Amino acid sequence: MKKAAKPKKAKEQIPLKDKSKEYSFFEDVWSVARQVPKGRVTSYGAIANYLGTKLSARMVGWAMNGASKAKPKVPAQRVVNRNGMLSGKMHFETPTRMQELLAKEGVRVEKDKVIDFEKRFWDPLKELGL
DNA sequence: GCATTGACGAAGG
DNA sequence: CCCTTCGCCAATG
Repeated sequence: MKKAAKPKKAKEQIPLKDKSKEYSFFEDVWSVARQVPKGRVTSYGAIANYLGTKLSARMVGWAMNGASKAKPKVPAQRVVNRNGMLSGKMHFETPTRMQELLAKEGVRVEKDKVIDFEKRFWDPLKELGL
């Protein structure tokens, strides 16, 4: 959309050549995502908040984009937006893959939205507590 | 090197 | 309740 000029400032330049060494931020996101209990879901903002970058929930989503190439599989299907909508389903192998995986774990999904999202919600900050 | 986009979120109308 | 705008940071063109 619009947005004015945005000077780029990379705080951490990491060579993407070696896939063995992924971005630490990515690893953190994946790590948290993998800790999400089966049958539960969390949000990008929750993970971002846990990592201390709650204002950058988008970066979490970006990190998930790299989850596809993560070695240990990342249950990205358990990560949805704050509305409980499967916004990232289109990034899976198939648009229906995400919902299928969730349904398989006992998470009811209807119209790309998680039913009883608040109940299914799993906050790393609260659960992992720190 | 600037402009645009994005698997988001909160606030405002 | 729905839609628009702004903010944030990184990646891509």
